[in-house]
Amino acid sequence: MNTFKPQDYIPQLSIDSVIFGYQEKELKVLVSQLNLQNQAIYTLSGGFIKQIESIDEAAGRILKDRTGLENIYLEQFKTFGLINRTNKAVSELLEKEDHQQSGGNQLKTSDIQWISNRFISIGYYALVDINKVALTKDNPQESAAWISVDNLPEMIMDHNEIVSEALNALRNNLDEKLIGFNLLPETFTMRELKELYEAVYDRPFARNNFQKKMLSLNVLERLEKQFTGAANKAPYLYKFGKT
Amino acid sequence: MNTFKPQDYIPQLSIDSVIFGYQEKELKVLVSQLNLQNQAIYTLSGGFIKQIESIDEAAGRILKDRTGLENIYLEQFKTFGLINRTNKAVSELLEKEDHQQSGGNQLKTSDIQWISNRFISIGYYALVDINKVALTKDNPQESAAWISVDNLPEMIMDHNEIVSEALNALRNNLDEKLIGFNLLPETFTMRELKELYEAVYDRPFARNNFQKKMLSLNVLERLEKQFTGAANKAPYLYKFGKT
DNA sequence: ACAAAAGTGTTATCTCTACACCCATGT
DNA sequence: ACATGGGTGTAGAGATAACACTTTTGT
Repeated sequence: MNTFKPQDYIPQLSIDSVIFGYQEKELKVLVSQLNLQNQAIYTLSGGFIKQIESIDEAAGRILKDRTGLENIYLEQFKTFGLINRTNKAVSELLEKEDHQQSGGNQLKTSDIQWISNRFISIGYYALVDINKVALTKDNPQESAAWISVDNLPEMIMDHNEIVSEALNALRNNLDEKLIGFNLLPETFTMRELKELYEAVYDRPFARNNFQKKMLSLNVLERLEKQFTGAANKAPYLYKFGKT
Repeated sequence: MNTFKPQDYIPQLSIDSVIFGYQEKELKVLVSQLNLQNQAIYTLSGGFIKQIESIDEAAGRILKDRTGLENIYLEQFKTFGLINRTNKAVSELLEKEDHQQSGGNQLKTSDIQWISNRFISIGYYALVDINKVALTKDNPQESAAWISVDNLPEMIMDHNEIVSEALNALRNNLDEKLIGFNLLPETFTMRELKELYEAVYDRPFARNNFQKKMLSLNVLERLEKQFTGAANKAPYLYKFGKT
């Protein structure tokens, strides 16, 4: 039996999610690497929509598949539908690869055909705490890695453009809705929050004014101080969600 | 031959456009009315996506079909994909109607089936100069009318929600991008522009401050005065696009 | 002369930015 | 004592909002 058929999945429609994480003062994206015919193919986290789920549910399911996480901040930002949006290049490599392999690892011809269709793709972006993601590697040909948003490899189709549109949407939403905290651990210092903003907007913020602005939002709860052992005043820890 | 088949159109995917116009100090939406079995069915302007066109092209084509206009401001704002997004209620009425009719007017069974599927719909909104639209009525069962955005009838499926999301998107874009002028004739007075903004945001604007803000944008060309014959100072006419 | 609506100016308020200063901490 | 980074205060610039006044037009 083939995996993808119109009874189960909506044809020609996919979801591509830009999964953002924050680490070492850099905004990162979860990028999948597929090794086919000695070529490295880079893609975003994508999937298809089941007939018995909404598109938001599909995006959540795909996110859980890749990261193990549930109840994550996820937002639809744009749908991509250029006329020549096909995976032909990849599906041809898959086909070659299949011929060389044997046994249960083979993909079904119908699945390869499914993939080679023109696809319209709904773009979502997710904000995750990078420390909570355990990257699993259940397929030797496939792996995933966190890559800095300004150092991304060339990805398939329009995936690079999808990232840049996602980043646009993120920048527009970060200060309106209060979503930046999804990229940080439970507790964080004001400096960490500021550095996150600097990574997202790719520009510096004044230390004191940033603090004033954030505190004026009335959504941060100030906790105890964090003694790091460094030779300076200990910063307060903060937590999202004022009591 | 049936009209809609997967070779020609992408299945289970549609476009619904909220066509905005401005008239008599009110923001209006073009609503189609379909009379079936003595019931009035209200819908937005929708259609399907051909295999050989992009989604933006499809939205433009649908808009031209309904209004006769080309090169119109059109923006994708959200994709709607709830699990139970079907037209079953309408397709059943269509079926009944079909049985009673005869001759070339009949719809094909396969087309009715096509419509009764679950659909995911890409939402666009368009801004048009209402005076340039000539509403054609080529089908006696179908007509279209401009209806005030806060007086809309109950429409099929989630079309009312689509309008409210479109209005949200419009409000977010009106002052950032300079798109309000698409709703007005070539030339207009400052008062008319202000009343347009008041209709969109549903709140009053201070006359003098509004004028200052608009002029500071440096996108309005001031033309000759407009003598209306009224017993007051004649207002300047303006035109979008500073020389 | 008057009413109605247009055009413009002035001041107060709020917000954002830059500069400055002091404080806690470990060496 | 000192360097380092954290917390906060204040003054200036710029944007926004509120109030006020003058001008044009037809009756």
